[in-house]
Amino acid sequence: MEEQEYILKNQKSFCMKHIFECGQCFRWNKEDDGSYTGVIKDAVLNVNQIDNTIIFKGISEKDLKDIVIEYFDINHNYEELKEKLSKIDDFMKESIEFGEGIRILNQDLWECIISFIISANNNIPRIKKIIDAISKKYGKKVVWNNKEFYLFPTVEELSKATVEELRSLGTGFRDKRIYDTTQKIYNKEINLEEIKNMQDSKEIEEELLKLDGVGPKVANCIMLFSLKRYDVFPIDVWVRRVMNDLYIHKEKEEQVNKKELQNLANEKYKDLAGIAQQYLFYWRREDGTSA
DNA sequence: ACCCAGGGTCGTC
DNA sequence: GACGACCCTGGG
Repeated sequence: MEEQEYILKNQKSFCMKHIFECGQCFRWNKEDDGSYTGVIKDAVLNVNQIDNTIIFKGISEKDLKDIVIEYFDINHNYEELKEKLSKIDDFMKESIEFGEGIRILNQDLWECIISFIISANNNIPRIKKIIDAISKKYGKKVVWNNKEFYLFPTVEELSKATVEELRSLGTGFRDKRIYDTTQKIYNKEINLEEIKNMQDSKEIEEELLKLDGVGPKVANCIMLFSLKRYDVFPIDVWVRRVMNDLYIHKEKEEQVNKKELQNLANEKYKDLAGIAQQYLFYWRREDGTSA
């Protein structure tokens, strides 16, 4: 592991806060100097930003540049994408102005599956806490700048965990779900490499739904955040809330029909529904006044 | 002290 | 297809 640096200049659609705090990832932490440090696969990375210049420093076996370009989806033209979405309506335009620096990360499929199983009926601080605990207990330790970091465990590493051990890490009722899913992936009952090669989104979703703890919402998050399926539209409490307030106007958001919401999103946002969802989610969660 | 809600899913009716 | 239960933690 050697220390590397990579600098990106003239990066318009890139804001660390927007990217790391929009709820798509759980392993990035803000440092005192305003930069963020996180663990991605087997690399530890620190990201700092001065205007449109982004400085990446980290330790990794592989070329840091390759990791950054892939993970932050640097070759994806967000200027163009935002322009397209902004034209849909003024709400979309406003949410994009609010979260103009959001980028959808390209995360590891396996880590994403476990992370979003943990996310069920949970809140973001506790999700982060649980993932950290799992990494600390089962993942490899990496030391950088005299600080300890823990990689997210491999399938094999986590397959050694018992249900009781998982429960003791604060997972709650999700302990069995994590256990069963890990076993299914470990014994290749579900083959992640095959899933990565599948073309049809519907086929991928069907496969993911076979995993314990993976329902429609979690499956869609996994597809959006680790398989570049931008057409899916994960429906959670926040998105249901914001979509109801903007377009549907039922008295209570619980009354909003999921199918109806799904159809509305497909019609409005088409193949960019997932990215639209992320701007809306961040807008509504961060800015209490947007109701 | 008590209640509520959180990036939902599962088992049961 | 609807409905309640579910670990745990932080905030009102």
